[in-house]
Amino acid sequence: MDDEAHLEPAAPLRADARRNHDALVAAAAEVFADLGVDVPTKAIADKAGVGVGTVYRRFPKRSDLVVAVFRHEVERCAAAAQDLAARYPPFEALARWIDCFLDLVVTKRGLAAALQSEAPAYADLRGFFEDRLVPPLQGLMAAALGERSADISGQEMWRAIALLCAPATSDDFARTRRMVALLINGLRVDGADSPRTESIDS
Amino acid sequence: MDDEAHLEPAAPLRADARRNHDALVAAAAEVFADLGVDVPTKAIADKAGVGVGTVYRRFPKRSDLVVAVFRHEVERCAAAAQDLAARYPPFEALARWIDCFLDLVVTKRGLAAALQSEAPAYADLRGFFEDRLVPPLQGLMAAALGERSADISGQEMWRAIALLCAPATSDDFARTRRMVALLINGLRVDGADSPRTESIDS
DNA sequence: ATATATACGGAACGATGTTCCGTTTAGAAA
DNA sequence: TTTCTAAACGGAACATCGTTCCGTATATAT
Repeated sequence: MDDEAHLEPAAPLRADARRNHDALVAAAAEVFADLGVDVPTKAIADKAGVGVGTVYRRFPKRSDLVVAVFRHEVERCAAAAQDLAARYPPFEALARWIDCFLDLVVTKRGLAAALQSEAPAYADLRGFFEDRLVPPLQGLMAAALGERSADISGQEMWRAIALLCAPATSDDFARTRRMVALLINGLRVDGADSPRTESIDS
Repeated sequence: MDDEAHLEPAAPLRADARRNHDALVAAAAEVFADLGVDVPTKAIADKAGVGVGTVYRRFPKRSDLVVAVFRHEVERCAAAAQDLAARYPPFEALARWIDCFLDLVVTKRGLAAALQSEAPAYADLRGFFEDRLVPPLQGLMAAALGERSADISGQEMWRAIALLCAPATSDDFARTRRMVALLINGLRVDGADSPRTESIDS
């Protein structure tokens, strides 16, 4: 959240710092793709040709680096919602958008898992994704479900989808997709399928 | 898988070893409840009053200890399937059984997450749970869905449920339950809700 | 009582995350 | 151009944790 052209200058980086920043993002992108986002910091530092201290100075938390690497893709996914809503019937637009999210997350090794991590280093990652992706999802859900307000919020639906993706790699895209499809399916009918409130008495 | 009364003797443990084994299971049960199943080995060793070496000698993999602690509960959950199937209409029996599983997993801090771990130390944990729980689930699903064979296998359904539980603690039982309910809901209608096969063209 | 296989404890090792600090350097000022 | 200093650097140092190893202790058979 501190790169790219922004509003407040707040002290521009020195030339070497800027270089290292860029080199780190590039190196991280490569290494994340090869080894996953949970790769040792040293590997990123080596790839970028800097010391680990520099990694931590520019990107104090791992999530900062992850966000820097994937920001554009996340925002592209968020933006796709409008197009899809305009082009397809509501429910299909929703399904297609979710597919779009799956593509994003499933092709980045360890990203979906990191999204679930409670480690301090990943603390802001979920927030970043939710800020960008939940609103579009919520919009699509509202359109698809109509006034019959969802049994589940956009936030919760997002969480559920992200959870189902957690172990996913490109290999088991199909499996993940089946599980998520089941979830979407569940939206089609009015909820309240589970009437029991007492506990099991076995 | 190496405790309790078994078939082959295969060298009975020495008295002190037996004592330590039992102390470790007891200590682990306590510590797991307090700190979660991913607690440092040292904490378990200290609680049991033994050295870490002893922990690893008796329980080479963390999953061995986890299984020893939760085996009974898992088997009770597995056994509940029959009772439920006899007592309730098929779909309600399924829903209730899943609730039973949620209770089991959600009240054990970190257990659901460990179920997803790919670390060698947890390698056999998923297998243990699946061996005991997938068959009952499959039975209940078959009864509920009838000949219209599920769009999703018992194995995959179990996996999906377990994934949705991953971050769950007693606190967010309700949230987890809503997500799982949505999943169950998805079973009610014939699948194939997502007709698209081409990619998004935005 | 003795012998020995069994078991014990915890030091040692390796991997990683994160911080700290002595050294280097970009870039402004003289 | 030279000088000066804040900014930045690199990597050693520290902390944590999993796992292994081995010298010591002991249960138990003889």
